[in-house]
Amino acid sequence: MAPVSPSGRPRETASSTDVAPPVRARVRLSADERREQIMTAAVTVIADRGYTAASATAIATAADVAKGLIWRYFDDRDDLMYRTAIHVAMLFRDEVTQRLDLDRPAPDVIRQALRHMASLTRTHSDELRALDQIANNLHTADGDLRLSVNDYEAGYRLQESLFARGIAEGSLAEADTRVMAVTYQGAIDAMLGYLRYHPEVDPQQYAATLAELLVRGYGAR
Amino acid sequence: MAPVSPSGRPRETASSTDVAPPVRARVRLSADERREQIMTAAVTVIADRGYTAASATAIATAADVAKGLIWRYFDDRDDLMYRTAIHVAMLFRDEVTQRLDLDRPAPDVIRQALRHMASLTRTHSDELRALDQIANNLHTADGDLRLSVNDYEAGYRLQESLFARGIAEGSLAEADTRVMAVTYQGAIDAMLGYLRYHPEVDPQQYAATLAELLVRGYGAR
Amino acid sequence: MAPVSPSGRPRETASSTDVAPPVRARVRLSADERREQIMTAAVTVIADRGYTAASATAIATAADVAKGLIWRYFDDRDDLMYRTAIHVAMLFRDEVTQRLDLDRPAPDVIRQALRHMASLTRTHSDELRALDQIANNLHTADGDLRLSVNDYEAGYRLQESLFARGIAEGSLAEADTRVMAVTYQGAIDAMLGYLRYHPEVDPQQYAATLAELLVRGYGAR
Amino acid sequence: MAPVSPSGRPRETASSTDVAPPVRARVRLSADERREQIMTAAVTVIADRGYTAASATAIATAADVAKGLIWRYFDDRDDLMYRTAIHVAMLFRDEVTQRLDLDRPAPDVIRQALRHMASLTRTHSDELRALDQIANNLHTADGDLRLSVNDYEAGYRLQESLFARGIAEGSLAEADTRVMAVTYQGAIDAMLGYLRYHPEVDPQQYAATLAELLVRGYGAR
DNA sequence: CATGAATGAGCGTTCATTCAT
DNA sequence: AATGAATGAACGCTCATTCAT
Repeated sequence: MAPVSPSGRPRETASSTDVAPPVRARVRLSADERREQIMTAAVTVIADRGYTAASATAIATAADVAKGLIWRYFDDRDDLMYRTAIHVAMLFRDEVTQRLDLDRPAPDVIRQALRHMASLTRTHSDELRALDQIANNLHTADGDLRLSVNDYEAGYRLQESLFARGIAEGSLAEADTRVMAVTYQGAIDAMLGYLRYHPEVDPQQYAATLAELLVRGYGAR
Repeated sequence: MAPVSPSGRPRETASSTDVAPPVRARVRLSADERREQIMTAAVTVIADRGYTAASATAIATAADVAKGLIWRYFDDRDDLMYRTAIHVAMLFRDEVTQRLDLDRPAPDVIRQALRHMASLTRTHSDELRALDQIANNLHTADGDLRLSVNDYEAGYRLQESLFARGIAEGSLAEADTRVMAVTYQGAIDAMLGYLRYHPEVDPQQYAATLAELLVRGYGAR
Repeated sequence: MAPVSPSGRPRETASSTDVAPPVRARVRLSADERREQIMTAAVTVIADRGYTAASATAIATAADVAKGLIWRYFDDRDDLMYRTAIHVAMLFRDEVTQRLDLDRPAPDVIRQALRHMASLTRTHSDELRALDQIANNLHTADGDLRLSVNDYEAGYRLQESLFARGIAEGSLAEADTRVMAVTYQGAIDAMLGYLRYHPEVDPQQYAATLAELLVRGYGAR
Repeated sequence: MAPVSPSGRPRETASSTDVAPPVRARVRLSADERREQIMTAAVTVIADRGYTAASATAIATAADVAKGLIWRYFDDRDDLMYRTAIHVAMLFRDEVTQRLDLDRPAPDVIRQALRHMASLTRTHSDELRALDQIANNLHTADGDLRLSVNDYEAGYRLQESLFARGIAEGSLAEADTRVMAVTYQGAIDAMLGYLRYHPEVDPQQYAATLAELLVRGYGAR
């Protein structure tokens, strides 16, 4: 746990010396468009300044939207965070799934998937960080994390079944697919964190090295 | 990132005897005992309800101590969090280090270490979660995480050098020790999270399975 | 120093209708009106209970406004105090300056000015005391008084130059204008304090007596 | 009012990085000695850091005395402040009275008194500032200043009667002795504040100039 | 529907005061 | 009598949420 995680980023640190609220357009958007607009701003703010600092005010400002509008489209701050996480998780699932050739042998699919995940650190780093932040900070009233396995594991669940197929087709050694899947996830998380923290490292190379480590560990033949 | 993390536990969901605790015992403890008491309460509250919800009020209440006492023993909330993390990290290092027979071949040491880490989920689950939370949430003024690699990776750094030795002695295959170490850490994090979330799973069995997966992936002979 | 200063006034010694103000009107005002409202409340509270006791809570309560509103219109408590002082000082400058006929001989101007200052104790006693309190209590971070000579002496500085003119035109005797000015200021402060503390005394009569004392001391011919 | 008062002073700004409470002697003193010790420390702390910053903790530390001891010898912080002010005021009365030759004509006594007061700014500046601070900040529960005229005007009351004598003996012109006394006090306060703020000015010279200004104003012959 | 001023609960922190030693 | 650890009320301030416009 507490795995050597990444840190903040400068970007527009914005000295927050608000000069003037220079009139706003008062555009009318559809509910979905508004929600998307706000969630996108949320991702940016969370990625930039972290979960705690992502106040409703900051998000509304980033979205260039009146503060009160948030409560028209989301029940409360937690709801906004939850929906944003789901939104990002689904986006990732689509992103990765669509680029995968699931007809290849399991080890090859694993290699492909890791490559795609690694490239996400360069194309969707905000989304990755935001998702990480929300998952680690959004709690239910009784203290449990709200985004547990059940919620977005589904997004990557296909890999789990992948291991079963690999074993069945003989391309992977017999083993507890649960442990395989959890370790797979953990290796990816560690990679993402490491790559974020080390921009000088080549993601593709890391992914390739990790892929060989894993498929060998999975007993690929 | 956002590694499908575990969630909290019920424990004492705050019974609703909230009428009035009008007096308190006024016990006098040594500075070290008080600090320990407060840090222990901090661990509990953080583990139960997360970093953000672990307000000074909540921690003082959990410690059954006047709120103001916290500032007699800690500079501020951040100091309390930092010291608590260090406290737990040192405890872990002692715990794990002392039980390791570093003279055995690298693969055996890995197997031992994983077994010990796994058992921590049953003996020190609060400490694990608290350390994770603090490491992921305690920032310096300029936005960086305060507990970075440097601070507590040291506790597990011996494993990193372990890979180098394993390669040198021929018990592990040649590979990027950085990737090996990051993946090792990620696999452990994932295991800890999973075990915390699945109390029905046998930690020793999980650890054994994971150990074989990893040492095979590391090219053990 | 510590000049036998006046004391407070009864006014509304807080009636004990302190059960519950469960709702509030929620009026919307312009920024300037709100600031004015809050500063006015600040003046009242400071005059009544002193600088230290003029907590944000007390001021908000006196203004019949939510506590948090203060920080929408002022950076912090110090900013509120500073702006309130400036506000009052400018009000006084306008008040006094506009009524002065500066073309008259210096002794006559002094007589006029003292009369006007004396009448302020009856028309603006709260403002006088509040300004006094703020000037004596508002410090910068390094411990200096924030409202020093420079800030509001300017309001009365015209009197200083007045002495020089008086000497030049021969209506006042040659003397150290610094001592004259400091004494003038001190005499006024003492008068204001005395009149505040002695409502039965006629301000105009006191002012007339003092004026003769001073102009004679200044060597008026 | 708000008489452009002096500001703080550096002296031992003390970074307050408390290293260690290196044991204390646990000496037993008489009640009066203890009270004196604490009040002396109070004067120093108030003069150095101002009334508000003169916390009980700071005073106890400066007195090298346990915090709790304060409440054995004073009812509460206000009582300590009040007694300290009285203590200083009486000290001043003795100081000034004893050096005065009251048999001289009134104008001469005034000249002498001013000279003595002015020299106090160099010999007792801490006491002057502390007295000023307490007088301006110590309030009763209902908001009035606790140290009003009655409390320490007595210390200087002899000057008041002095004016009457001067008028009787023909050395001063007939006038309202009340106004004369108040102005006298105000002129002294202003002088003290000015001298404190301007260490480069020669107190004796200032006092001499002021004395001539005043005795002329009082109609001295 | 959109805006942002207003609200109030809660937080971190300080400090006068109490009291076990 | 003296000490200083422990208490708890109050403070300045932030921010999610409401609601008049």
